Parts: sequence; C-alpha cells; structure tokens
Amino acid sequence: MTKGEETRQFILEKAAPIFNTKGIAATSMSDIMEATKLSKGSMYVHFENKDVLACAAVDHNMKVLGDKLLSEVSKSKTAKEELFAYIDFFSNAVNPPLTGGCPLLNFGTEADDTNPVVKAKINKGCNSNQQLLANSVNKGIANGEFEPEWDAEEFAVVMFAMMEGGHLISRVSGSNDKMRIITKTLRKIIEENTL
Amino acid sequence: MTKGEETRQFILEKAAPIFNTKGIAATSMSDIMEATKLSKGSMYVHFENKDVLACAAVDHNMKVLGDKLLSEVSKSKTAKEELFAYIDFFSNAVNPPLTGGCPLLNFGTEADDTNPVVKAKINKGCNSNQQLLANSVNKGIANGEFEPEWDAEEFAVVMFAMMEGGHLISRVSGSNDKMRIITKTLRKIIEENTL
DNA sequence: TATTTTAGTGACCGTTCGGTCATTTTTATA
DNA sequence: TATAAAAATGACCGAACGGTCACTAAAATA
Repeated sequence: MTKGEETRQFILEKAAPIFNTKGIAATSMSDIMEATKLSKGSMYVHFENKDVLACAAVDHNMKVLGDKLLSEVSKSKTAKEELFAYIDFFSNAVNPPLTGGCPLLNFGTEADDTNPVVKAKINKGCNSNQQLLANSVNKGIANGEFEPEWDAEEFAVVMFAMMEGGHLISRVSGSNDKMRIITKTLRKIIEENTL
Repeated sequence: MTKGEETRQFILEKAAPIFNTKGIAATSMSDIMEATKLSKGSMYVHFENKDVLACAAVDHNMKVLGDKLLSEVSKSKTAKEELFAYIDFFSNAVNPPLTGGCPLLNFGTEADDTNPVVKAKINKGCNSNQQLLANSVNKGIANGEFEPEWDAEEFAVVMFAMMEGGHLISRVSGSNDKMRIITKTLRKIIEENTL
C-alpha cells in the first residue's frame, strides 16, 4: 500500500464514524480535518469533494459492519446458530457494533429523498442482509434443521425489519429493553420452525 | 387566532414537510423563506432561532400524522379493525401519509446522537404509537375478540418495529413490495390471535 | 379615529461552509 | 543519490449560513 492509499484509508477510518453519528449534511470537512489532524488540502488530494468522501464513508461503514457481522456469524455450526448469532450481534443498540448505530438506518433515512447514490447503496446493503438471513434459513431447511414449509425470503424481510425497527426504538429510548422483546420474539419464531 | 398566530401556523405548515424530507441539518432558513415567501426578519418574529423552529416542525409533523392516523383508526368498530386500520394507514411507504415519510424514523435517526430534545420528542411519539396498538389489543381481549393470553405490550413493540423497519426498506427500495410482506405477516398474527 | 402594539421588511453582520492553488515536503523511481 | 512524482500545507476565495436591527406597515386597542 502506497503512502497515498494509506492516508486515504486513514481518513476513511476517522471520517466514517463521524458521518454515521452526525449524518452527511451535518458533518463538515473541518470535522474530518480535526479528527485526522490533516490539512484541508490533503483531504482534497484523496477525495475530490465532500460528496465523494461521504459516499466512501458510507461504503466503509457498511463494509466494516458487514465484516464484523460475517466474522461472528461464520463461527456458527448450524443454521439456527447463524440466525441467533445475527440476533446477538445487533441486540445491543445502545452500544452498537458501529459508532453511531446502524448505517442502513442512519444513511437510509437521510438519503431516501435527497441522495439517490447513497440511497442505492443502502438498498443494496438492506438486500444483502436479508439475503444473508434467507440463506441461513434455506441452509437449515436443506439440512433438515428447519421446517421445509418455512418461507425463507419472507422471514428474512420480517426479521430484518424487526431488528431495524427495534434499533430505532432502542436508540431513541436509550435502552435495550424493547430490543430484548424483539429478539425474544425472533428466537421464538426460529424455535417454532426448528424440527 | 391573531395575525401572529396565523402566520406562525402558516410557517409551520410550510416548514414541517421540508424538515421531514431534507432533515433538520440540511434545511436552511432560506429554504423556509422561499417556501413561505416571507422575509427572514418575519421568521424570527415567530421563532427565536432555527432550533426552535425545527423542534416546532417536529411537533407539527407528529401532530398532523397522529391526527390523520387517529381519524382513520377511529372509524373502526372492532379492535381487529383498529389494528388493520393502523396497518393500512402506513402500508404505502412510497407515497406515505406525510411528505418525507415517517417523522419518527427521519428525526429519530438524525437526533439520537446529536439532539436530546428532539430525541425525547421522538421517543414519546414511538411510545404513543405502541400504546395505541397495545390499547387496541387489550380492548379486543376485554371484549372477547382476541385470545386472552396475547401479550398486548409485546405485540405492540413488535408490530411497531416491523412497520418502521418495513418503512425503511420500502423507502430505500422505492417499492412497497416488502412492506406487503410485513403487513401480510402482521395480519396473519392478528388473525391467529382472533377468537 | 388616535395611539399603541405587533408583524413584516431587507440590508447587513460575523462565521462557517466547500473548495482552490501556489508552494513546500516527502516519497518513489531511475 | 539525483530527479521526477505524489502528498501535504495553509492562506485564500466566493457563497451560504444563522442571526440582528433600524425601520415601515399593519393590526389591535382605547
């Protein structure tokens, strides 16, 4: 990795949590300068403007979160364990895996009406998550863990929506209490579909 | 209503959808000036600063949405109809009842880490929605419509989270397809608890 | 209707914004 | 190590930001 690539990565690592916490519009280049202790000119060597940096930060947040998630989920031996690992991974919304909370929720709500590029990225991210869940269910059906009639895709949508909604509730309330109801309910559904 | 109160209301009606669409940080006083065709000085007669206006706009959005929702739900004769009315009311996230989508989702994600005042408002709004749902379930239990063992508060949390999560998915995808899976699932759960 | 109070105006203020660029410093290459 | 290329600096730019204020217009009150 050249010096330039290293700096670019360094800027992203510092910028990503700021964008995820404050939002794209409320994050200024000065915020990033302060966090990186780099000069303004240097930022523009690596990112042609704020939009490009913001997009790269969105990507970075999703990548970091995805990698963490996969590394947890992949420890599982069974399909049920995979689903439970997903639940556990996101169960603490007050102290979430990523500073600022879920980037899909944060950037999705900010971008849906104003930023088509970010909106498309978030849509892909949502679909990936749902695909991950559906794959686990289908894997479990294939290996005889789960009820064969279980609709994997539908459950994936429902579970993903519940986790995101629970995330919102927990973050505005500052408590994981209601997230626990969500996760309990999801675990119950999974158990009910376990053979 | 005095002239001043009228203007204040007028400003809020114009400002609320802009804040709900663009977000608080990305909405400028100039945006509101343009929408109202009022001068800058006039805005500051009725709102001492942007924060106060933004907070009032958040309140306005929640009030308008809450009123619309209640007016729909209150048409219902049975508890089940109330729950179905709630579902129907929010089932079209692509063309939602409020310009910009759900204010709880929009302002909640923007404010959770940065604006304690708005955060508290949104938390109250989330709780009101869940209370409304829980009340319908409890009403249905009391009058023999629903299974007495049904946990109203837990269902309210789950249903609210599913609707908000579904809202996010639909808005970033630009399609109500997955919201339909959410609503279908909720209707099924309600039917399963109907006597 | 005369007077006081309130609403509305728009030029203006200081600050911060995103972004540029000539220059210097560092890194990579020959 | 000499040279070319890339990275980093920070002063600077115009525009947009939130906010103020002396002033005018209109509305409420006596």
